[in-house]
Amino acid sequence: MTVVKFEQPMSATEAETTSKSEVTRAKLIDAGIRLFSEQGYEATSTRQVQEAAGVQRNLITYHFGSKEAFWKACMSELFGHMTRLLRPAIVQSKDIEPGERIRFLIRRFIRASAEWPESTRIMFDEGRCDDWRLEWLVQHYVRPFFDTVTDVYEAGNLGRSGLSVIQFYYLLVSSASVFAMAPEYRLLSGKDPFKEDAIDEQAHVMAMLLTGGTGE
Amino acid sequence: MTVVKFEQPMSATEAETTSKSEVTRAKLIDAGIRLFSEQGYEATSTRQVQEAAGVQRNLITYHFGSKEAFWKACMSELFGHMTRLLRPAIVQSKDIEPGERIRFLIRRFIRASAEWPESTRIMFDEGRCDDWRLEWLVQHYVRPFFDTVTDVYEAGNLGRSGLSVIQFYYLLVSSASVFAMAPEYRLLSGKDPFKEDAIDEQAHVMAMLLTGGTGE
DNA sequence: GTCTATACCGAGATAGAC
DNA sequence: GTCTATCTCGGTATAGAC
Repeated sequence: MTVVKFEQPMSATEAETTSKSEVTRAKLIDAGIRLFSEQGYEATSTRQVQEAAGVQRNLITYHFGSKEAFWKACMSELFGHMTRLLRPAIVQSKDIEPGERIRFLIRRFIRASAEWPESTRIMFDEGRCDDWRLEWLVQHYVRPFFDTVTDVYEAGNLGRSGLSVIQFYYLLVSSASVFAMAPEYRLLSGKDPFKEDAIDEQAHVMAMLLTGGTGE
Repeated sequence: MTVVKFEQPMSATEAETTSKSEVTRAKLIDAGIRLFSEQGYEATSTRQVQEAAGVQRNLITYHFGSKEAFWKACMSELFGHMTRLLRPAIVQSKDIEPGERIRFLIRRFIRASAEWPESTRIMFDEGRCDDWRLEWLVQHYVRPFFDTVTDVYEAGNLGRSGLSVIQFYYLLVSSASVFAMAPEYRLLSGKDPFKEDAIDEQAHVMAMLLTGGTGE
């Protein structure tokens, strides 16, 4: 019965990959990333994810085995997006003058955090409680990222800025709170933190603040 | 049967108030503040709160009527603590030179956030999703606090710092992420963010950064 | 392979026993 | 007033129908 496959039109993004199963997995993961990051793990039910993804019930168990395994798949996908945005910037900027390079990378991180506010939401959510999810995130994503930040911090000779590396790291990450807490931000300011110029302003201000420089 | 009251020793803090009912309420609210802030609203069950408080089942319904009303009581208590720490500082510092006053108030806010990391955890948690809890928090606490920060920001003539008031506000609040995310912080750095000198360092660094000054 | 039915558990809230 | 039993609902996971 592989004939029905040709009867169902595919979007361009789905064309190359296997059709049926992977499309369902992708729909579930997209919905999972959004709901886990907005509501947290416990508050998000698998039924809710499946309804948001527009798929049948029990397909999470079917494709991923359990809610826990599904969450890990969502996190791998989410932080994979962040890594794909940031790793090339880190590698390709190695030749730039250290002070300017660190401002460049700060701006890149802010823009990546605006593109994936889910990553900051997850960290704000899971960083509070020492459980299996924090352990998993630290091992697979936070620790490697912190080590990278440490490398850049030391290469940029930022010790003289008055910020320790751990202070630098937490200020950088939590400066993305304007994106992570967008609903509150909109209520307070009446503005949209995801507008291009708001993102750019946040990126430049943080690059300036964290290096004691002038932004660009 | 008011005699039993005298057979049960009371702590100094309980002495003045009515004994039985108010003590139970206080125990429940203490546990509720901690669990709501660590796990979020949906992920925290009333049974869990009651067990953590060491009281009988169904006493939350009995004393507060519902989980929702109990949450609001917890939030009023939590942000009441913050207000009692900060309002006197704001009032009494009105005579200080504006630039120095704002650094003083930043340090006070950081120290208050270290004393009540639950407040930052709640904001990180509830700021992500536009529901009845965010609406309630903004109306009762966030909006008044943001207005106060705006007043201080304008009185201190901080517009020249390159930070808009909304950027200033979110950097200030989320600089308490080192306390809110203490479990992750400990895993990453091996240090305790609640040590007195760590709190002081964070307070001075933020006072310096947010005003472009030298910290003190 | 896909979908339905259901088991089993724990949630919040209520009613009734003492 | 205090505690227990229970109701109803919704959660994850499993087994079985097609």
